[in-house]
Amino acid sequence: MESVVDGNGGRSRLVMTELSLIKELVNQLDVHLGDCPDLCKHLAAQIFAVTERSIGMIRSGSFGGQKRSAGSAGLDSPPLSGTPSPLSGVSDMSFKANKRKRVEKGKRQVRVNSPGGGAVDDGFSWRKYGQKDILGSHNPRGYYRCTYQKTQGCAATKQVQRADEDPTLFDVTYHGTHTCVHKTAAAAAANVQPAMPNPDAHSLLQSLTVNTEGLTSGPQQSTPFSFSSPAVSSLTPPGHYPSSTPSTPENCFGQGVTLSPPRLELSPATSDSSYNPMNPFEAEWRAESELQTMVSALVAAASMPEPPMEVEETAFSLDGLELLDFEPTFDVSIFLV
DNA sequence: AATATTTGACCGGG
DNA sequence: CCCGGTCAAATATT
Repeated sequence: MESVVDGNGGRSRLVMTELSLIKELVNQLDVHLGDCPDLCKHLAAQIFAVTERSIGMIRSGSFGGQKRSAGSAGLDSPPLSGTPSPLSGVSDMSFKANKRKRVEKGKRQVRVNSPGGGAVDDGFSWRKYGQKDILGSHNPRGYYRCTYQKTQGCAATKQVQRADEDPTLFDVTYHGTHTCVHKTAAAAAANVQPAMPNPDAHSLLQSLTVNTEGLTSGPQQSTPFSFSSPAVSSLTPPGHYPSSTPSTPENCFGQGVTLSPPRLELSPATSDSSYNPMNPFEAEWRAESELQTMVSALVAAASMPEPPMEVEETAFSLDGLELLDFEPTFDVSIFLV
Protein backbone atom coordinates (compact mmCIF):
# COMPACT_ATOMS: atom_id res chain seq x y z
CA MET A 1 0.00 0.00 0.00
CA GLU A 2 1.17 3.44 -0.61
CA SER A 3 0.92 6.36 1.61
CA VAL A 4 -2.62 7.23 2.08
CA VAL A 5 -3.06 10.49 0.44
CA ASP A 6 -6.29 11.47 1.80
CA GLY A 7 -8.86 13.56 0.18
CA ASN A 8 -11.51 11.04 0.83
CA GLY A 9 -10.42 10.23 4.27
CA GLY A 10 -12.56 13.01 5.54
CA ARG A 11 -15.64 11.56 4.14
CA SER A 12 -14.57 8.16 5.16
CA ARG A 13 -14.25 9.37 8.66
CA LEU A 14 -17.68 10.83 8.46
CA VAL A 15 -19.07 7.59 7.36
CA MET A 16 -17.26 5.89 10.11
CA THR A 17 -18.80 8.22 12.57
CA GLU A 18 -22.12 7.26 11.19
CA LEU A 19 -21.29 3.64 11.58
CA SER A 20 -20.24 4.21 15.12
CA LEU A 21 -23.54 5.84 15.72
CA ILE A 22 -25.25 2.84 14.28
CA LYS A 23 -23.26 0.69 16.56
CA GLU A 24 -24.32 2.70 19.52
CA LEU A 25 -27.91 2.59 18.48
CA VAL A 26 -27.69 -1.12 18.13
CA ASN A 27 -26.35 -1.33 21.62
CA GLN A 28 -29.24 0.66 22.95
CA LEU A 29 -31.60 -1.42 21.00
CA ASP A 30 -30.08 -4.47 22.48
CA VAL A 31 -30.52 -3.12 25.95
CA HIS A 32 -34.13 -2.21 25.46
CA LEU A 33 -35.14 -5.19 23.48
CA GLY A 34 -36.75 -6.78 26.43
CA ASP A 35 -38.86 -3.98 27.72
CA CYS A 36 -40.04 -1.48 25.24
CA PRO A 37 -41.11 -2.59 21.81
CA ASP A 38 -41.97 0.87 20.70
CA LEU A 39 -38.64 2.22 21.63
CA CYS A 40 -37.08 -0.66 19.85
CA LYS A 41 -38.95 0.10 16.75
CA HIS A 42 -37.93 3.65 17.01
CA LEU A 43 -34.32 2.71 17.44
CA ALA A 44 -34.49 0.32 14.57
CA ALA A 45 -35.95 3.01 12.42
CA GLN A 46 -33.21 5.32 13.47
CA ILE A 47 -30.60 2.81 12.62
CA PHE A 48 -32.14 2.40 9.30
CA ALA A 49 -32.23 6.10 8.73
CA VAL A 50 -28.64 6.59 9.68
CA THR A 51 -27.62 3.79 7.45
CA GLU A 52 -29.52 5.33 4.65
CA ARG A 53 -27.93 8.63 5.28
CA SER A 54 -24.50 7.12 5.19
CA ILE A 55 -25.26 5.48 1.96
CA GLY A 56 -26.48 8.76 0.70
CA MET A 57 -23.28 10.42 1.72
CA ILE A 58 -21.26 7.94 -0.10
CA ARG A 59 -23.39 7.94 -3.10
CA SER A 60 -23.92 11.61 -3.52
CA GLY A 61 -20.30 11.65 -4.33
CA SER A 62 -18.29 14.80 -4.03
CA PHE A 63 -15.22 12.75 -3.75
CA GLY A 64 -12.18 14.86 -4.01
CA GLY A 65 -14.40 17.76 -4.79
CA GLN A 66 -16.50 16.71 -7.72
CA LYS A 67 -19.99 15.57 -7.44
CA ARG A 68 -21.24 12.88 -9.59
CA SER A 69 -24.73 12.45 -10.76
CA ALA A 70 -26.40 14.55 -8.20
CA GLY A 71 -29.83 14.56 -9.69
CA SER A 72 -30.44 10.95 -10.38
CA ALA A 73 -29.36 10.02 -6.95
CA GLY A 74 -32.74 8.77 -6.01
CA LEU A 75 -32.32 5.47 -7.67
CA ASP A 76 -30.57 2.92 -5.71
CA SER A 77 -30.16 0.44 -8.38
CA PRO A 78 -26.57 -0.28 -8.87
CA PRO A 79 -25.30 -0.68 -12.34
CA LEU A 80 -27.57 -3.30 -13.52
CA SER A 81 -26.93 -3.03 -17.13
CA GLY A 82 -23.58 -2.35 -18.51
CA THR A 83 -21.79 -4.61 -16.13
CA PRO A 84 -21.19 -8.08 -17.28
CA SER A 85 -20.24 -10.67 -14.83
CA PRO A 86 -16.82 -12.06 -14.56
CA LEU A 87 -18.03 -13.58 -11.43
CA SER A 88 -19.20 -16.82 -12.79
CA GLY A 89 -17.84 -19.75 -10.97
CA VAL A 90 -16.32 -21.20 -14.03
CA SER A 91 -13.75 -23.82 -13.82
CA ASP A 92 -13.88 -27.01 -12.01
CA MET A 93 -11.40 -25.87 -9.49
CA SER A 94 -13.60 -25.90 -6.53
CA PHE A 95 -12.37 -24.01 -3.57
CA LYS A 96 -8.86 -23.09 -4.24
CA ALA A 97 -6.96 -20.89 -2.00
CA ASN A 98 -8.07 -17.97 -3.95
CA LYS A 99 -8.41 -15.08 -1.66
CA ARG A 100 -9.84 -12.32 -3.60
CA LYS A 101 -12.93 -13.06 -5.39
CA ARG A 102 -14.22 -10.82 -8.01
CA VAL A 103 -17.74 -9.85 -7.37
CA GLU A 104 -19.32 -7.16 -9.36
CA LYS A 105 -20.65 -4.07 -7.80
CA GLY A 106 -23.94 -4.36 -6.15
CA LYS A 107 -23.92 -8.09 -6.06
CA ARG A 108 -24.31 -10.26 -3.08
CA GLN A 109 -23.54 -13.83 -3.51
CA VAL A 110 -24.63 -16.41 -1.07
CA ARG A 111 -24.72 -20.12 -0.87
CA VAL A 112 -28.04 -21.44 0.09
CA ASN A 113 -28.85 -24.76 1.50
CA SER A 114 -32.18 -26.17 0.59
CA PRO A 115 -32.64 -29.54 2.24
CA GLY A 116 -35.77 -30.12 0.31
CA GLY A 117 -33.71 -29.73 -2.76
CA GLY A 118 -36.42 -27.62 -4.19
CA ALA A 119 -37.33 -24.03 -4.51
CA VAL A 120 -35.52 -21.72 -2.22
CA ASP A 121 -37.68 -19.20 -0.53
CA ASP A 122 -35.93 -16.15 0.73
CA GLY A 123 -39.03 -14.25 1.63
CA PHE A 124 -39.32 -12.33 -1.56
CA SER A 125 -41.41 -13.31 -4.46
CA TRP A 126 -39.58 -13.82 -7.67
CA ARG A 127 -40.52 -14.41 -11.17
CA LYS A 128 -38.35 -16.49 -13.36
CA TYR A 129 -37.52 -14.95 -16.65
CA GLY A 130 -34.82 -17.11 -18.00
CA GLN A 131 -32.51 -20.00 -17.66
CA LYS A 132 -29.13 -20.65 -19.10
CA ASP A 133 -26.62 -23.37 -19.23
CA ILE A 134 -23.40 -22.06 -17.92
CA LEU A 135 -20.05 -22.91 -19.24
CA GLY A 136 -18.30 -25.24 -16.89
CA SER A 137 -21.28 -25.83 -14.73
CA HIS A 138 -23.40 -28.87 -14.86
CA ASN A 139 -26.52 -27.19 -13.76
CA PRO A 140 -28.28 -24.37 -15.48
CA ARG A 141 -28.61 -20.97 -13.95
CA GLY A 142 -31.99 -19.52 -13.35
CA TYR A 143 -32.72 -15.84 -13.71
CA TYR A 144 -35.30 -14.23 -11.52
CA ARG A 145 -36.61 -10.78 -11.09
CA CYS A 146 -38.83 -9.33 -8.47
CA THR A 147 -42.46 -10.06 -9.08
CA TYR A 148 -43.23 -6.43 -8.53
CA GLN A 149 -40.87 -5.09 -11.08
CA LYS A 150 -43.68 -4.16 -13.31
CA THR A 151 -46.06 -2.86 -10.74
CA GLN A 152 -43.62 -1.13 -8.46
CA GLY A 153 -40.53 -0.79 -10.49
CA CYS A 154 -38.60 -2.93 -8.12
CA ALA A 155 -35.31 -3.68 -9.75
CA ALA A 156 -34.14 -6.51 -7.57
CA THR A 157 -32.86 -9.52 -9.37
CA LYS A 158 -31.30 -12.79 -8.52
CA GLN A 159 -29.66 -15.73 -10.14
CA VAL A 160 -29.88 -19.18 -8.76
CA GLN A 161 -27.68 -22.04 -9.67
CA ARG A 162 -27.43 -25.44 -8.14
CA ALA A 163 -23.97 -26.29 -7.02
CA ASP A 164 -22.20 -28.91 -8.99
CA GLU A 165 -21.06 -30.94 -6.07
CA ASP A 166 -23.96 -30.85 -3.73
CA PRO A 167 -27.41 -30.75 -5.27
CA THR A 168 -28.86 -29.40 -2.08
CA LEU A 169 -26.78 -26.30 -2.34
CA PHE A 170 -27.62 -23.33 -4.42
CA ASP A 171 -25.54 -20.38 -5.28
CA VAL A 172 -27.67 -17.33 -5.24
CA THR A 173 -26.54 -13.99 -6.48
CA TYR A 174 -28.63 -10.99 -5.69
CA HIS A 175 -28.50 -7.83 -7.70
CA GLY A 176 -30.07 -4.55 -6.85
CA THR A 177 -32.16 -3.69 -3.90
CA HIS A 178 -35.79 -4.26 -3.32
CA THR A 179 -37.82 -1.13 -3.47
CA CYS A 180 -41.05 -2.98 -3.45
CA VAL A 181 -43.31 -3.35 -0.51
CA HIS A 182 -44.42 -6.83 0.10
CA LYS A 183 -47.97 -6.79 1.27
CA THR A 184 -47.62 -9.19 4.14
CA ALA A 185 -44.45 -7.61 5.33
CA ALA A 186 -45.89 -4.18 4.93
CA ALA A 187 -48.93 -5.16 6.88
CA ALA A 188 -46.82 -6.66 9.56
CA ALA A 189 -44.67 -3.60 9.81
CA ALA A 190 -47.65 -1.30 9.82
CA ASN A 191 -50.11 -2.92 12.14
CA VAL A 192 -48.49 -5.52 14.22
CA GLN A 193 -47.51 -4.08 17.49
CA PRO A 194 -45.89 -7.03 19.11
CA ALA A 195 -46.54 -6.85 22.78
CA MET A 196 -43.40 -8.71 23.27
CA PRO A 197 -40.51 -8.46 20.93
CA ASN A 198 -39.62 -11.79 19.62
CA PRO A 199 -36.52 -13.30 21.10
CA ASP A 200 -35.00 -13.96 17.78
CA ALA A 201 -34.58 -10.30 17.25
CA HIS A 202 -32.31 -10.33 20.18
CA SER A 203 -30.01 -12.89 18.78
CA LEU A 204 -30.08 -11.12 15.49
CA LEU A 205 -28.97 -8.04 17.26
CA GLN A 206 -26.25 -9.74 19.09
CA SER A 207 -24.87 -10.96 15.91
CA LEU A 208 -25.10 -7.67 14.20
CA THR A 209 -21.51 -6.96 14.68
CA VAL A 210 -20.21 -4.04 12.88
CA ASN A 211 -16.56 -4.06 12.53
CA THR A 212 -15.31 -0.70 11.62
CA GLU A 213 -11.67 -1.16 11.96
CA GLY A 214 -9.83 -0.44 8.84
CA LEU A 215 -12.26 2.12 7.80
CA THR A 216 -10.25 4.85 9.37
CA SER A 217 -7.77 5.81 6.82
CA GLY A 218 -9.34 6.38 3.55
CA PRO A 219 -7.78 4.95 0.50
CA GLN A 220 -6.34 7.25 -1.99
CA GLN A 221 -7.67 5.79 -5.10
CA SER A 222 -9.58 8.83 -6.07
CA THR A 223 -11.43 7.55 -9.00
CA PRO A 224 -14.81 9.08 -8.66
CA PHE A 225 -17.42 6.53 -8.21
CA SER A 226 -19.78 7.03 -11.01
CA PHE A 227 -23.07 5.37 -11.08
CA SER A 228 -24.16 4.32 -14.39
CA SER A 229 -27.59 5.57 -14.98
CA PRO A 230 -30.15 3.15 -13.73
CA ALA A 231 -32.18 1.29 -16.20
CA VAL A 232 -35.36 1.51 -14.29
CA SER A 233 -36.41 4.89 -15.54
CA SER A 234 -39.74 4.42 -17.14
CA LEU A 235 -40.91 1.74 -14.81
CA THR A 236 -40.70 3.92 -11.82
CA PRO A 237 -43.82 5.79 -10.96
CA PRO A 238 -42.63 9.29 -10.26
CA GLY A 239 -43.58 10.84 -7.04
CA HIS A 240 -43.37 7.60 -5.24
CA TYR A 241 -39.83 6.78 -4.68
CA PRO A 242 -37.88 6.09 -1.54
CA SER A 243 -35.31 8.59 -2.58
CA SER A 244 -34.32 9.51 0.89
CA THR A 245 -36.61 8.10 3.45
CA PRO A 246 -38.03 4.71 2.76
CA SER A 247 -40.43 4.55 5.62
CA THR A 248 -41.05 0.97 4.78
CA PRO A 249 -37.88 -0.90 4.20
CA GLU A 250 -37.80 -4.02 2.21
CA ASN A 251 -38.07 -6.22 5.15
CA CYS A 252 -39.89 -8.92 3.41
CA PHE A 253 -38.10 -11.67 5.12
CA GLY A 254 -40.52 -14.19 6.27
CA GLN A 255 -38.96 -17.56 6.24
CA GLY A 256 -36.21 -18.84 8.34
CA VAL A 257 -33.05 -17.21 7.35
CA THR A 258 -29.75 -17.97 8.80
CA LEU A 259 -26.86 -15.76 8.30
CA SER A 260 -23.50 -17.16 8.91
CA PRO A 261 -20.20 -15.43 8.81
CA PRO A 262 -18.79 -14.42 5.53
CA ARG A 263 -16.79 -17.15 4.08
CA LEU A 264 -14.49 -17.23 1.22
CA GLU A 265 -15.41 -19.88 -1.12
CA LEU A 266 -15.82 -20.57 -4.70
CA SER A 267 -13.67 -18.26 -6.59
CA PRO A 268 -13.86 -17.42 -10.17
CA ALA A 269 -10.59 -18.10 -11.73
CA THR A 270 -11.03 -15.04 -13.75
CA SER A 271 -7.81 -13.43 -14.62
CA ASP A 272 -7.06 -12.07 -11.28
CA SER A 273 -3.79 -10.86 -12.53
CA SER A 274 -4.77 -7.52 -13.81
CA TYR A 275 -7.39 -6.75 -11.31
CA ASN A 276 -8.55 -3.29 -11.28
CA PRO A 277 -8.68 -2.03 -7.77
CA MET A 278 -12.24 -1.91 -6.84
CA ASN A 279 -13.26 1.53 -6.05
CA PRO A 280 -13.02 1.96 -2.33
CA PHE A 281 -16.15 3.98 -2.27
CA GLU A 282 -17.89 1.27 -3.98
CA ALA A 283 -16.63 -1.04 -1.32
CA GLU A 284 -18.03 1.24 1.29
CA TRP A 285 -21.24 1.52 -0.46
CA ARG A 286 -21.60 -2.16 -0.78
CA ALA A 287 -20.62 -2.68 2.78
CA GLU A 288 -23.31 -0.35 3.87
CA SER A 289 -25.67 -1.97 1.54
CA GLU A 290 -25.12 -5.17 3.39
CA LEU A 291 -25.67 -3.35 6.60
CA GLN A 292 -28.87 -1.98 5.31
CA THR A 293 -30.00 -5.41 4.40
CA MET A 294 -29.26 -6.68 7.84
CA VAL A 295 -30.96 -3.79 9.48
CA SER A 296 -33.95 -4.49 7.38
CA ALA A 297 -33.89 -8.02 8.58
CA LEU A 298 -33.65 -6.72 12.07
CA VAL A 299 -36.59 -4.46 11.64
CA ALA A 300 -38.51 -7.31 10.19
CA ALA A 301 -37.56 -9.57 13.00
CA ALA A 302 -38.54 -7.02 15.55
CA SER A 303 -41.91 -6.40 14.08
CA MET A 304 -42.94 -9.84 13.13
CA PRO A 305 -45.05 -11.83 15.51
CA GLU A 306 -43.36 -15.12 15.24
CA PRO A 307 -40.87 -15.41 12.53
CA PRO A 308 -38.98 -18.64 12.38
CA MET A 309 -35.99 -16.54 12.00
CA GLU A 310 -32.98 -18.20 13.41
CA VAL A 311 -29.74 -16.47 13.59
CA GLU A 312 -26.53 -18.10 14.34
CA GLU A 313 -24.10 -15.39 13.84
CA THR A 314 -23.38 -12.65 11.51
CA ALA A 315 -20.11 -11.07 11.22
CA PHE A 316 -20.05 -7.94 9.30
CA SER A 317 -16.81 -6.54 8.35
CA LEU A 318 -15.88 -3.30 6.82
CA ASP A 319 -12.23 -3.77 6.86
CA GLY A 320 -10.47 -4.40 3.72
CA LEU A 321 -11.76 -1.20 2.37
CA GLU A 322 -8.32 -0.26 1.43
CA LEU A 323 -7.69 -3.62 0.05
CA LEU A 324 -9.14 -4.71 -3.13
CA ASP A 325 -10.39 -7.98 -1.93
CA PHE A 326 -13.23 -6.76 0.09
CA GLU A 327 -15.33 -9.77 0.35
CA PRO A 328 -18.93 -9.24 1.16
CA THR A 329 -19.93 -12.76 0.57
CA PHE A 330 -22.38 -14.09 3.01
CA ASP A 331 -23.37 -17.55 3.60
CA VAL A 332 -27.01 -17.95 3.95
CA SER A 333 -28.85 -21.03 4.77
CA ILE A 334 -32.51 -20.97 4.27
CA PHE A 335 -34.63 -23.39 6.11
CA LEU A 336 -37.91 -24.29 4.70
CA VAL A 337 -40.34 -25.69 7.13
C1' DA B 1 -58.72 -14.80 -17.63
C1' DA B 2 -54.81 -13.81 -15.28
C1' DT B 3 -50.47 -15.03 -13.95
C1' DA B 4 -46.26 -17.95 -13.91
C1' DT B 5 -42.81 -20.85 -16.27
C1' DT B 6 -40.42 -22.70 -20.14
C1' DT B 7 -37.47 -22.21 -23.83
C1' DG B 8 -35.30 -20.69 -28.04
C1' DA B 9 -34.30 -16.28 -30.09
C1' DC B 10 -31.97 -12.23 -29.60
C1' DC B 11 -28.48 -8.97 -28.11
C1' DG B 12 -24.29 -6.88 -26.45
C1' DG B 13 -19.71 -7.23 -24.40
C1' DG B 14 -15.35 -9.29 -24.59
C1' DC C 1 -17.98 -15.63 -32.53
C1' DC C 2 -18.75 -17.28 -27.90
C1' DC C 3 -21.00 -16.63 -23.69
C1' DG C 4 -23.99 -14.78 -20.24
C1' DG C 5 -28.13 -12.22 -19.73
C1' DT C 6 -32.74 -10.89 -21.24
C1' DC C 7 -36.88 -10.96 -24.13
C1' DA C 8 -41.00 -12.83 -25.50
C1' DA C 9 -43.98 -16.36 -27.57
C1' DA C 10 -45.71 -20.60 -26.31
C1' DT C 11 -47.16 -23.26 -22.74
C1' DA C 12 -48.49 -24.47 -18.13
C1' DT C 13 -50.64 -23.41 -13.76
C1' DT C 14 -54.13 -21.40 -10.81
